[in-house]
Amino acid sequence: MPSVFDTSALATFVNCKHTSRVYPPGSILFSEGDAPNALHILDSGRAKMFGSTSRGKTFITKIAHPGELLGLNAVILGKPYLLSVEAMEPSRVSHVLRDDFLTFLRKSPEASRQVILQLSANYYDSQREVRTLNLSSSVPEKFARLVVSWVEDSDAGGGDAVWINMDLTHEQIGQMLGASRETISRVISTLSRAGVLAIKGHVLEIPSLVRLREMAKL
Amino acid sequence: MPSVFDTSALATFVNCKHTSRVYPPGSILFSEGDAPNALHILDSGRAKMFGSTSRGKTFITKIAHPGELLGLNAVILGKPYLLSVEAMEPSRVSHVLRDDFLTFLRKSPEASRQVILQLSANYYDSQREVRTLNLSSSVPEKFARLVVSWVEDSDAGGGDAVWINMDLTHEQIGQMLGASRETISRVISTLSRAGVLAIKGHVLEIPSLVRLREMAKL
DNA sequence: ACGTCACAGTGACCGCCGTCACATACCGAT
DNA sequence: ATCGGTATGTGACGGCGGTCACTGTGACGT
Repeated sequence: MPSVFDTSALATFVNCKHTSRVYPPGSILFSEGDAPNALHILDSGRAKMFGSTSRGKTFITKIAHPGELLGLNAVILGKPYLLSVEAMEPSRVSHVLRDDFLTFLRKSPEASRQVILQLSANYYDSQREVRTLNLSSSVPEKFARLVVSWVEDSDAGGGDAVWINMDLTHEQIGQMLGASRETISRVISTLSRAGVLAIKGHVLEIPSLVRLREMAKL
Repeated sequence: MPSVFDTSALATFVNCKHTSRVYPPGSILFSEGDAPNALHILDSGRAKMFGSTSRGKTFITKIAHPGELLGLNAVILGKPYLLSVEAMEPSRVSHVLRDDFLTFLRKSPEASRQVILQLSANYYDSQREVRTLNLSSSVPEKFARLVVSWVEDSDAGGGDAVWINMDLTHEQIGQMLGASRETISRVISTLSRAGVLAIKGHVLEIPSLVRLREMAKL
């Protein structure tokens, strides 16, 4: 599971100062380049974190889950956000003004501890991602690694066969792996034919985790 | 410049508890997968931070400069290092045992503040790197971005023409960009011929930063 | 039932770049 | 000067995957 901020430490603070809002799917919480005026706390729903070029190409770095602090490091550093965040589902988001957050941080050692943990975890994940991106040349390999990470993040039973929910489009997967939509289609076809995968509606069946893992060369 | 930890906050602590050692070039400070028993502080020299596959392929994520805390997030989380670190020059490195560091952190709010800043900066850089890797398909583009980052990190005068020192081999550059040595060679040749670059010994001359930047599509 | 729209599968083509192979060039040690 | 090792330039070739173009399919509204 992606690290989730333990909100208990922030509770009193949040109760005093936060504003809160529900965003419909597809709406943008903030965009890359924006000044980090407030910390965003994702209370419910999932959100897509992505960057894009001037020429429309976009890449998704991660999917944020409830409890995450969005743009934490940008807020701390006072530098512009590097990513845009878009709600994928109706999402409740709390806001804490940057200055309020910083003074709170200074006062609460417990909050500092939590922030350190959250940042470390974020950085750790990010390093893993860089590693994955760099070391796997082929798209099938990257795809396999992505699926493995899904399995690890899910509460799948310990068996060798696993089912997980896949509600991302091929396009989105492509944007996560730096590959085109068509290539993802083909990769899935091939793996399907090879028996490593089976698609049933929105459910992805993996008959053998072992085989998947050896595809991922992990 | 890569963020440098302000060692003043740690000074008293370091003075009591640290051990210190000089590593010759090529020696390994720690390897990916190792348990994070101690925090490493790079006092002098530069170090290569890299990961590698079982099959010998390696990638360099960054070059550490004096003052940096190595493996900070792994130490905090207590998870294995994700990267190996190798001295590129004779390097003096201080060590602080994990437990000592953690208790110190708990006691000193100032140190917490510094660690938060360092982690944020690391994460910020890492995000930028992911962005760069993902958004640029072609190697020339990635290369241009790398050089731009070198220029920004250097103290180059504000002019449009710039000289910087390049003491990495093509092989190493390739490992930073996820490209082969030969490709780097060819890219440099091409850019040279196109007049975007000129190599004189170990000095890289960039006649026009503007042209370089537009190559990088930034 | 039908049109619309987003998503998905598949073929054709071709350019980038990894790989193999070999020719230099450089540099320090003897 | 000579030699060995490491770094670099360049050609040939082939494969992966991006792009274009089209078709198939399911969901949803009318």
